[in-house]
Amino acid sequence: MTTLSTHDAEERESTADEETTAGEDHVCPDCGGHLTHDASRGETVCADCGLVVDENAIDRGPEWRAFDSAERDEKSRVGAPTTKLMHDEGLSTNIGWQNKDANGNSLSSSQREKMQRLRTWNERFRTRDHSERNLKQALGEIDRMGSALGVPKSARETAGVVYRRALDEGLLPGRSIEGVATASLYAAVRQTNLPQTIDDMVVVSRVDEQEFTRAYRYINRELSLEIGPPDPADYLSKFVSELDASDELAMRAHDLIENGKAANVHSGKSPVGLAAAAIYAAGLLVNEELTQETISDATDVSTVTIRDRYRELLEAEADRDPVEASAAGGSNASA
DNA sequence: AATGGTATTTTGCCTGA
DNA sequence: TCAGGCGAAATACCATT
Repeated sequence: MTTLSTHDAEERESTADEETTAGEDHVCPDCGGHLTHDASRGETVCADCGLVVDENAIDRGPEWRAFDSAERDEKSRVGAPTTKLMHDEGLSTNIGWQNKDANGNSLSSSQREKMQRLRTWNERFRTRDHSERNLKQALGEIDRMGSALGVPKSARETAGVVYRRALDEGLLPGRSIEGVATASLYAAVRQTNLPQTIDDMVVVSRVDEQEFTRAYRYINRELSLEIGPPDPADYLSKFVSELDASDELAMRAHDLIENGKAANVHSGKSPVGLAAAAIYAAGLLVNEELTQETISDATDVSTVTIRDRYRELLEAEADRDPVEASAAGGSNASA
């Protein structure tokens, strides 16, 4: 056990070293370019494409202490953001309690012995409360992903609450911890109207989009979170800053979206696409030359979709508000 | 060079066996 | 749980300004 603790110390040192030199194997998730760390701004940005990967680099620490009280568990360093130690899915593995293999056949005596040893360890984990460990790993993941995406701490805590509810309601069995953790974070992001998209989540999550969206829909329904589809306006500020557009354009785009929503042009359509189209349309209105392709690159929406949506937006605008006033009073008679 | 339009393929969601 | 229908979006390609 002494060897273990020295190992621990070494790990700690190397981790601290990496933090000061800003970066392990960091590669830009967008373009694959090299990442540089700006300590004064606390940002990790891609030198090639300018993508901000991590805006608050200092808060790599575990946040899950707010959720459980067992101090001894802190020493176990479970769920800490030093994720390379946990890249295997070992922690989500469970040992069955029957002496059967996956096909239901009985095990040989030597295998039974092996399983007994494993159960001994499993028992130790269990006495430390299985679900606490589950929770801790999930919260560590939520925090890791959240900080990589620049999600504020308050929203990350909301995500933790969502996850804990899912755990309490027994929604976990049959689902991966990672998937539900990602789903919880996304639910919190949606609930607080933050601009992170599903695509953003997939970049930092270890589960694929299908698994995570499935888990998201499931917990959304089962927990009655009643989170509707994203509001296109949520994405505006993010895209506007990415495109270096003016505040005036942002306001026009917002107006267009509000008008569009009133005219119901957004039902069943991609909110991201609508936001992209609103920016393009607003660019025309305020004479800022933003090409469809530029916006397409920044928003991951095709130019075709931008065309279709912005046309609908302008039609709705013409129908409803022929006067070019930015009147907020949107009382209207539909059709 | 950018936009507008169209045909085709891909993709995800829903529904019904 | 799965296949298939369906609409939206992407992709490819061409026309227009």
